[in-house]
Amino acid sequence: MSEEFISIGEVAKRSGIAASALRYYEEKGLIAHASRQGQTRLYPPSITERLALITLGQHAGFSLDEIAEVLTNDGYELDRQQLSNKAEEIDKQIQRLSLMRDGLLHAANCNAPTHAECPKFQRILRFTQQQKVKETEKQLDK
Amino acid sequence: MSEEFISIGEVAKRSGIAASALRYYEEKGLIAHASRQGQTRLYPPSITERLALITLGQHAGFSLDEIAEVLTNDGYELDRQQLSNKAEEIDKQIQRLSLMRDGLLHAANCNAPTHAECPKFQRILRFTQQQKVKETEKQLDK
DNA sequence: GCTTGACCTCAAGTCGACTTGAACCGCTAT
DNA sequence: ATAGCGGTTCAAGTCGACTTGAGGTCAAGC
Repeated sequence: MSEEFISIGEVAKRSGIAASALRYYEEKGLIAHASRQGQTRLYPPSITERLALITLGQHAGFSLDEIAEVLTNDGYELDRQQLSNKAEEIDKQIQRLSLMRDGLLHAANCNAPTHAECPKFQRILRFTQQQKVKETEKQLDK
Repeated sequence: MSEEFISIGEVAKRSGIAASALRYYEEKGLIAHASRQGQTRLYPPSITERLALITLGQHAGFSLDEIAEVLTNDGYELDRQQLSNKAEEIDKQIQRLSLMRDGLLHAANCNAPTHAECPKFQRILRFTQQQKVKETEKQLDK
């Protein structure tokens, strides 16, 4: 039925991830060292699932290191607690983005002569600024 | 009553943006060349509004170049058409993130023995993968 | 038998958004 | 008058996630 092993090129085609990136992932420990036939790497077709998981994480805004933390080494099981934490982080980001989107839409339609005079937009700007200042202070604390 | 001009250090403190970053923004054309007193840059306190706008854009996931496109050179007026476009982009990103969040939460709670066997999670993974492959094909087209 | 194409390794380069370092200037407080 | 602070310039360094390039191996097809 389905092939037992596929080449790195085939994995690249199926996953949409460049071969060079796959080698990089291996080096980083995100995927297991592939079995070899001579020099050539051979992958089980199921590798694509783990790769999809990695891509998922990246789209969600996590670094490869963070993804590595969440992905256990064997198979592709996950730490459930970690997952909820990450989900919460994403939720916060969604909140932020929603604010931005509303701000932009409002700015696009608001007919105050300049945004300088639109109180709603001003509120958003002030909020943004406060966040930034707080963030910076946190950095200093360390 | 309020001061006419403030130093770069004061701007940094108020905006939460490092002085070095402010000089970088000037070089990039994101903020006007500050007026000088001798060598020293002097800013009108209102600069903080433009800076908040820049920070807002960054949080929304835009590069400095993209932000520069949207921000007109004078004052801090904006191109309204551009704004709606960006708002739409953000909305798409929110959709993506929502998908991820739901996926993660589901994975955290789902009691299929491994995520390999959870059809909902599988659907999300497949979707992620297809997106990635499409993206890659687009790259090749150019 | 020779080219072609897919694979390999290892080192170096890239990009964006800054930061850091060295070397210097000018004010003011001791 | 000198130390210290905050400003200045310019070049170089950093970080993450890869990509690119040089140089080499191996099997398949003409």
